Amino acid sequence: MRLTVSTWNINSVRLRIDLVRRFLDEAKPDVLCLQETKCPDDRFPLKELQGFGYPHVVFAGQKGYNGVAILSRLPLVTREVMSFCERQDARHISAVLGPEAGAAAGIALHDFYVPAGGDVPDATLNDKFAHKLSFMDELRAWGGRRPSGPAILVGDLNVAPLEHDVWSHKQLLDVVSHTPIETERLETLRGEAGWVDTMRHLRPPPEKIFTWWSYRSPDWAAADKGRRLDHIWVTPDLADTVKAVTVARHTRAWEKPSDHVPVTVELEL
DNA sequence: ATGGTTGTAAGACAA
Repeated sequence: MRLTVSTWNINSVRLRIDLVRRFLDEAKPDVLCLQETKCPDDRFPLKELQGFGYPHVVFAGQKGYNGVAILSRLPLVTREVMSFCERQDARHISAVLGPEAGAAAGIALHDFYVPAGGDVPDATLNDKFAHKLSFMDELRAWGGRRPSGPAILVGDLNVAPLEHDVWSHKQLLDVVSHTPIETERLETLRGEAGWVDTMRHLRPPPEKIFTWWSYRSPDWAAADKGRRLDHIWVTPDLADTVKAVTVARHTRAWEKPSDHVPVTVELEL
């Protein structure tokens, strides 16, 4: 069977619910993981999203900031929310594809929203950067003790790890999201736990791949000053099942877009 | 070096 999983930092699920519908209608993924829903749980548009053909939904939100959700055509079991850095931030949610999901049954889905880290890349001067590094340290520790079994980790990791993940490696070396301390930390925690970076597995450097373009760039498409902040990783047992990875760049040109675009992986199980 | 835009939610704050 074919399993498709998408990830998208939606930057407010209520404001952009029509864009969610539009993307689901055209891409038809089996699973869509959202970040930055910016929505407390009692205001989450559950019924509306289920009406788009995704009856199985888990979500964890808070007022104003953060927030994650997983929408699925296939049954989900074992909803879990992990907390990081002793905060109540809604930055992770996970679920497992249920027994009815055929060859995909038992695959764990982990949806992450790593802290952006503020503007100053110095943990002694900037609490938000310190928080980001601590979050990655806890992610590393979790990766080392995670139960074995097939899993897909997606989300806005807010780090562009490789040189060709940004429009200018040299000009971004001191910019939060591409500093060596972040890129090395992300690559280390990924490698230690054995996660396979599916986008680079199929599309290795030197191809440039971006998933985010700042709102502050007046002509984002022409300038193309993007970064690859959104990721889909799989456990090694799934690496050979990865058949395609798609970046829905065109959605950045939609009216009132998110600053991130969806990324989709296709697995042949 | 600075400022550029957006969302939440009602003035900052986060990104």
